[in-house]
Amino acid sequence: MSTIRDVAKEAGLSTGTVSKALSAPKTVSPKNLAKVQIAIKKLNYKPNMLSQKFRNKQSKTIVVLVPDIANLFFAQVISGIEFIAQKKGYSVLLGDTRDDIDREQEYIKMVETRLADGIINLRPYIEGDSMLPNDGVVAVSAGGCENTPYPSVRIDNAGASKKVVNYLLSLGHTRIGVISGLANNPHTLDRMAGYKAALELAGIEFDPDLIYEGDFKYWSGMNAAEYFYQLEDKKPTAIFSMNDEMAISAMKGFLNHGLRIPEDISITGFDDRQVSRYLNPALTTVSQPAEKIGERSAELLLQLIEGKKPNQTEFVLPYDFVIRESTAPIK
Amino acid sequence: MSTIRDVAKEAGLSTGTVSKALSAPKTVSPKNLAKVQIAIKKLNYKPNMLSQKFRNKQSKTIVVLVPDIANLFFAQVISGIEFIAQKKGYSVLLGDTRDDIDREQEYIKMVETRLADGIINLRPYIEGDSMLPNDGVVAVSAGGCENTPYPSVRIDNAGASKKVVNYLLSLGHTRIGVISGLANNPHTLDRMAGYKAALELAGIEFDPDLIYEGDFKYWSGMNAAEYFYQLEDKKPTAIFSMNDEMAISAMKGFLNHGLRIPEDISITGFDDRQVSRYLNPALTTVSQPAEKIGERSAELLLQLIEGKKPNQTEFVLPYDFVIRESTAPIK
DNA sequence: GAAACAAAATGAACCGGTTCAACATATTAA
DNA sequence: TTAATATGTTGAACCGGTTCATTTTGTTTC
Repeated sequence: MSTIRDVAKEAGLSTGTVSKALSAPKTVSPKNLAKVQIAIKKLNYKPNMLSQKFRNKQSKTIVVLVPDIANLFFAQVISGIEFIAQKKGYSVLLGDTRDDIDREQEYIKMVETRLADGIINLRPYIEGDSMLPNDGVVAVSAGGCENTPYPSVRIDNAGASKKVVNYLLSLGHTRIGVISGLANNPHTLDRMAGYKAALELAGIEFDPDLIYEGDFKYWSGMNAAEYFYQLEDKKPTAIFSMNDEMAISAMKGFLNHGLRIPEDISITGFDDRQVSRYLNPALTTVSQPAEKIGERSAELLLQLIEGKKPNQTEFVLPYDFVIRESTAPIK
Repeated sequence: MSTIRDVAKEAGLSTGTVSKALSAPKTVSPKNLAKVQIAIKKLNYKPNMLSQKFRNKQSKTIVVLVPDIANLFFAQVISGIEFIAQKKGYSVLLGDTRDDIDREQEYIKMVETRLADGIINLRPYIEGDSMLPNDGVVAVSAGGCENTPYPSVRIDNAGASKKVVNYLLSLGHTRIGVISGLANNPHTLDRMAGYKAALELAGIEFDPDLIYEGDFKYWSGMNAAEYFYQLEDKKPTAIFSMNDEMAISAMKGFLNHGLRIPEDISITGFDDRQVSRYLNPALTTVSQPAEKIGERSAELLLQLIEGKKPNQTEFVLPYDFVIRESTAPIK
């Protein structure tokens, strides 16, 4: 494998000239530029970027910490991140932590050891259980929650939830079940706050029996449906699910018991997966601008890395509440 | 930021000793090992991995080329890749090409310029339209098709398709519509071959009117449903869709026209998305071991990178044909 | 043609690790 | 006790780019 010195020798020039021919061609005479190009072609020279990065002391790489890449919401956010990063000449290193704190630690160490210039964290901030923020590692939180103690890009989860529940209330529902995420999950907390706020505004008392704790995965929606079904006459007439996956499988669960949606029970989701509009019935849900969240957080991180002071370090992007077929007025 | 020389000075030792203390602690006397550890802690020393990689001439990084990371199948494959890579001390660089050949080129260049040691390509091989294989770039194809001219891990697409169509035939369907991917897509070709093979075996003539060309995305399933619906009495009684997304939206399309599934028309998918079992009706489909494909291809690539000769360079993994509710005997 | 200035080219030093031949010290064998 | 051997330590050289003070070459002016 040839080096810049080989090229210099072949072209009859110094390494400095060759280096400049590559990085700033205007500063080299046309005659020598041509010589360099010929030598490069002849030797099939490819600069060693590892050496370059080492010398320049910057990896031009960011790492994306994600709890589970096979979750479509995360995948879409990452798609947005990658788009911006590539455009700005950065690579993105994937850090699928699988909810393992040690793996998370590993990836954060990459920034400390110069393998990456910064980090975007898709795991929402949990006080006392987070490696970030961390002195000396630039980081931004994407798709997280309120009160994240470092730069972040997200939507107003509580506000969106309140809007959904208000809508269900406006349809006449008063017993509104909730399929939540794990109780200590920040998204659960924010969205639950919205639910409670809406109830309170309507003067309806909070009933803990109407809360089913899931984990944002499909199977827990099925379980939730079982739980609500056996409540019989105390059954809710509408369900507010904290993501689409659980809403989808809950619909299946109710359907299996012969309940019709939305005639017998209304259901709403959260996130607006691509599939949600093609369901039978199509799902009423909150549409998060996942790709936008990714793009904006990448832009923010790159600014931070390059030492520019952004005029804003907390972005709350607009969401969309889309009403489809899974909700109807109470009978 | 402190360097290994600072640590050496602080500990009163040579750089060589400090280096060994980190990479091979057993070869350093306990006394000096302790000195090194104290010095490291005192200076808060973190080795510069960029320097390390440069010196060792290996990036310990692989790049994953993916046409669209927001496609769940790809995301799952990547999840498997990441799992193995992390375990073996490799990082994975995400290369979302968005079907752009220039971006693809960019990423392949990373291997040539030492930024990565190898590449896993999730885009199926197309003759005359592929940057891989490429001399000096170790690569493996994951989830691709037959006749890939470099190491690959995949399922038997044609065989699986044949099995699906055979099943539909066994239910009495003889007019079986197809929702394909783009005509020149390798997956389309392989799966179409299976479809034709099954028809031929059953002595049924191939009817081009029963083929609708989609692009593997949701919206084209809707369009396919429209197309098949207006065929009226020449309508197929069963649909073989080349992926789940198009099958799902086609179901919605038929439902919108008042057709019942599977009573009026049977539908099958391909890939088995997580959501498919929770649909109404649940989708009959081929389950690809996406995560396994990722794991196996990562293992294969790492062997190749490390110069071991694998005893096999083409892996055809088993798939699963799962019969659910969207298929029924012909009326 | 010489002086003054600008533009281009040179090459040694540098980045921060790792490596290895040479050397120092500790252990075992005779 | 000495020689032979094993174990541990040293520090200069190296990887392949980039940088910049210095030198060389080219251009302009009088």
